[in-house]
Amino acid sequence: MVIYAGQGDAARSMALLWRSPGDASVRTAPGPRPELSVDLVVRTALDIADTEGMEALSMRSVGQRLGRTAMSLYTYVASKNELVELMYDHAFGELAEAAESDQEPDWYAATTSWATRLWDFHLRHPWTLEISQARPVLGPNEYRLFESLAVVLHRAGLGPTQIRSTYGNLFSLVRGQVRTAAEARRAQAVTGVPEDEWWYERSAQLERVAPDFAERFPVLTLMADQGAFNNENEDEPYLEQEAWETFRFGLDALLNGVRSAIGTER
Amino acid sequence: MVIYAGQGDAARSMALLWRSPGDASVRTAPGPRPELSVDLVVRTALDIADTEGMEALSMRSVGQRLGRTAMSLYTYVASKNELVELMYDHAFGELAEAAESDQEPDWYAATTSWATRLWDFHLRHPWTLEISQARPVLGPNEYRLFESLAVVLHRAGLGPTQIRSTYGNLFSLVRGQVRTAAEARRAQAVTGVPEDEWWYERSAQLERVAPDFAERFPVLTLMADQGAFNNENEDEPYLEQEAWETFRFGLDALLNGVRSAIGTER
DNA sequence: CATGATTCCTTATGCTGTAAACTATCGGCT
DNA sequence: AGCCGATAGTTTACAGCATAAGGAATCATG
Repeated sequence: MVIYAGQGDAARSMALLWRSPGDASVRTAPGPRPELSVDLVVRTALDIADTEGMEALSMRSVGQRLGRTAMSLYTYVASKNELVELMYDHAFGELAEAAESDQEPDWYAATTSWATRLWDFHLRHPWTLEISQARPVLGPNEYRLFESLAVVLHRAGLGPTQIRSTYGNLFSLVRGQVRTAAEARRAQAVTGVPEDEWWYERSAQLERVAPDFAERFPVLTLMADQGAFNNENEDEPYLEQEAWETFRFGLDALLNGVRSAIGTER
Repeated sequence: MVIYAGQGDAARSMALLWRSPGDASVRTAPGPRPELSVDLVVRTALDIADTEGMEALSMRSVGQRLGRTAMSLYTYVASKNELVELMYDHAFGELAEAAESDQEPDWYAATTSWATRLWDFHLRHPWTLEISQARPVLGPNEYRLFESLAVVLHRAGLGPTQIRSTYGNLFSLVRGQVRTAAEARRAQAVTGVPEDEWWYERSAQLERVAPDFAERFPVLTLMADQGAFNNENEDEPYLEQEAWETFRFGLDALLNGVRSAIGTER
């Protein structure tokens, strides 16, 4: 299921996303009083997605954890889509909190740790990688996260469009590589086959099936001979380490480029 | 469904991926001769994914187009997963072709057009964005694409690890933003609501639900006032244009960073 | 000409989100 | 006090998914 924000009743889900914490305090409606709450449903769903993965998240599985049927959840949440939007914003809360309390004065260092927190966040909640960034979930916590970076970049002297672009590209760099890291981690957990074993088996098959590899791909072969695809730290899982290094390289390159763009807009 | 490459019989799918085009020419097996072929099944599936989207791709839908039942496809392909791997590599063929015939001498320009082709490719085949990069599909065409960039960056003087990292980050930048562009395009096609209308409605709702927005998010408000989120070219769909600009900004920043890293490895 | 491999079909299983109709509960009104 | 109607939660049902299992038709080879 691809999640587009706001497929259903937009006004309804926006109100839910932005509702103040003290809402639903006084209740004078007729009918049996609800035994669950939106928050409880969201937190339960979030826990399932975190621990068992997004494909284990179904209305039935959430209901089961709460001792309810799948259909009973629809009194709290209009659709699975809306539930996922609420989960997404809820999860972002912890990240926004941390970003706002960062006091690092240097913009480069501040941005680096901002991006690193985003990396860690996605490793903790890999299901967030499946949520579309087009027509995004317009919840308060992503705005808080955006604002916290915008403050830093604005002080550094970047123009509005540059801030927007930097934000977008930081998201791209993080999400692109962390997806590799997260899926590597998960694939290992699910299949039980460690990374290096998988790669070893694959390269053996590759040799068998493409004996002319070295002639067809001379530069890649050269790179391999020079150790570009070797695991230097034996203790860490290979792909995860490689993804992290790749990300760090890209982050530094991007931020250097951003530095030289300071003052060129407006 | 999340696609991990090589869940099934790895040897089998590798052989299928790397088979030479002239395979299956002579046939002397008993039993009714097959009326379809792996290639035909793959091309049909690819056409469905391109025109109707990945969620319209099912074994039933492919079978229907070919006048067969879903189950009959399993004589050509071991699983839906394997089918998708074959589709992915097949689609990459056109891209590898173009990349190999590019003669641009300047590495910066060559890399820019390499990345631009990757952008256009993903817009033409947005379903490729749903395929995991961890434990990747080890087909010949992605290697061709990698090699074509590696040749350029190797000549430019980058070290092996730098080449690998640059490749990975270019993929991140392209895939991150083009996903926004592709989903914006698709969401508009599916829902019929144009981008600007959607955003307009959303900001109205945002004002209603968060009247204190300007105080909570002063820098974002400032950016909006300075036109950071406005559509400058009225003819182009907004989000698509914004995604493209963001990508170009990130690409230039990254390549500038890469340039200054030349010669620092090995 | 029979054998056995191979293609393709039908049927069935266990998932998914959610529409529809129903029962049980309880606040506010007469 | 007692009823009305809104609300929470249930059961049942539907259309769709990948694919396991088993059977029928086809055809090169012994």
